[in-house]
Amino acid sequence: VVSWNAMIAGFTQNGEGILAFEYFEDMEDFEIKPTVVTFSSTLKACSIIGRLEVGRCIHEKAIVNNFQFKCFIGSALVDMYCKCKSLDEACKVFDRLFDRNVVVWNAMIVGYVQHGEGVLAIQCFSMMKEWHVNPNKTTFSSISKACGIVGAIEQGRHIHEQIIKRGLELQTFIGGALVDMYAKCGTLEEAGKVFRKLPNRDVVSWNSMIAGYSQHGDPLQTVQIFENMRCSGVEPD
RNA sequence: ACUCCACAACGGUAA
Repeated sequence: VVSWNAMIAGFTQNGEGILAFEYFEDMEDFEIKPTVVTFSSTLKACSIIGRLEVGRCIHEKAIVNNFQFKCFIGSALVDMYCKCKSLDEACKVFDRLFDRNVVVWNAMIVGYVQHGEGVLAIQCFSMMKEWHVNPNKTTFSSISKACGIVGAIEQGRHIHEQIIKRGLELQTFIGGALVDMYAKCGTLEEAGKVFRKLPNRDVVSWNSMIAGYSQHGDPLQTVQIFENMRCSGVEPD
């Protein structure tokens, strides 16, 4: 069963949801008893495929095996329902989980963000703190994004402080998310301040700066940033 | 039986 799991995981990690799913089906045909690991990978395959009926079907099979309350399964289920555009079902699963680790919370927060529900994402983040679950890098990058989409600049600055306290500000994903958050809020000075501190300015953070200046700033400055980007050797996409 | 090990879930840009 470990080698079957490894095959399924290998495909999902490479974005090959359908192939992964086919291995799961073959496994059933050979009557090999799936484990928790099988289901977490297969649910991820469903997230990639994005087909709700398939995801529900795997959910039911996980229940038959009594795996539905395990953390790895819970987070995979929440993520699967979010990616299959059923925020409702994701919430249902989330509410029923009594064991909610940071990944489960993150999956829910990301789900809200992906559905444009920034306010709900921020509320979820507050609840997470009440439950004394420690946020991690994923939490911070997605909650920064939530602040950006709703223009919650004060809340965003507060998150930024927490990020600094943990020494995570200069991580590519976190710093990039902060740059984008400030850029979306139109506070370009703050965006630039974080941006200039970043040790790795990748194409994403450059793009956020360009998008921010083109929406809230001067067109000439926008072009200037683009030039700077080219000079720095980062390829525009 | 129990414990441990091998395979597993979430994140930033125009969209």
